[in-house]
Amino acid sequence: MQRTDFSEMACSIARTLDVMGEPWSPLILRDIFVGMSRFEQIQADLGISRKVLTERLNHLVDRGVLERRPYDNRPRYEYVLTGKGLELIDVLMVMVAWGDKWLAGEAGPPVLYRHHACGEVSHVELSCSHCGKPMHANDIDVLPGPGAAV
Amino acid sequence: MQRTDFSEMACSIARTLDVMGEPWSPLILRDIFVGMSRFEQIQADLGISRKVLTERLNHLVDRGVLERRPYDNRPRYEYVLTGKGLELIDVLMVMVAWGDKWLAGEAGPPVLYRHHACGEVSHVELSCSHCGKPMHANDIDVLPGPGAAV
DNA sequence: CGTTGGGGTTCCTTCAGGGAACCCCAATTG
DNA sequence: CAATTGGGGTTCCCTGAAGGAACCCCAACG
Repeated sequence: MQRTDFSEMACSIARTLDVMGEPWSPLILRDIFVGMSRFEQIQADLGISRKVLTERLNHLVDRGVLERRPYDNRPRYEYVLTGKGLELIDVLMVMVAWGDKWLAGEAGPPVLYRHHACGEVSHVELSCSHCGKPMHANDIDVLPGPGAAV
Repeated sequence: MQRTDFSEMACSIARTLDVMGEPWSPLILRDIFVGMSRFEQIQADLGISRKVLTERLNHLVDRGVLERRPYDNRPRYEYVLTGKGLELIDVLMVMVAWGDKWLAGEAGPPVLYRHHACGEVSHVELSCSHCGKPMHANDIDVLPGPGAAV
């Protein structure tokens, strides 16, 4: 957790960071998304400290993006994305698109996405939920909303 | 900076986190995007420690997402987004969409986006760069890419 | 020529991350 | 039926990053 609490800020970026902005959290979500749902798997894959992994998983469960679910008669658990958590993967997909473009270098992107709808390997693009046209930073005006701070 | 270095991982999420994953960095980028380009402004707006703000700004400049530019004959500087940095705002826009949906509560979203192309207040949606149809976590297969680790 | 204001730097304290060791419990093994 | 194994943590210590306040430099300005 950041030392400063972002959750009370009147900003959806800050609030989202409160959920998944701590170090490792996005990578934990990535691992779970690609099917590594168990503590030992994630710990081994990331090389994260067990202590921190425990904290992050609990935090993500608390925030409702993961569900802790027993998978055996023995006390064994796996972590699965909730609906809320699955939608959070959108953020990771955009990070992948940016990282692929700007940081992958000669070797090319480490992973590719194949889109079920068209069968092609492609990447994610931002569009307007209203008109469907591209929608990036320079295509918008930012206005105060109903939940703006006084 | 996270204690563990993410920049060498064969993962575009980890690499992107190396650029903007430290605490405060996304909020600094947000402030600069909405026009608060000077040290004192950002520091006052966020309530961030001056030391940390200095570190973050230098890091973002080093990574090529910000440019430090004099704006006066006096030694005064402002920070502006590069092209690379503007594209990184995509990540924030998706975080806003998620935070607005899942965390805004009764009060509603703190800010609204008006899309220039259609003039409507809306939010960002993920689509496939190839076919244009929606593209979310469940709509893709993840495949190893050319830059995958051995 | 003292003050102000932007843009930092220094210093100290506290707390989070890294890493290793340890623990509990259910099932399997000899 | 004791001993072992393995999943899923918890505890401990050490280091380093975040918070916060004080300080600094320099160019105008009054």
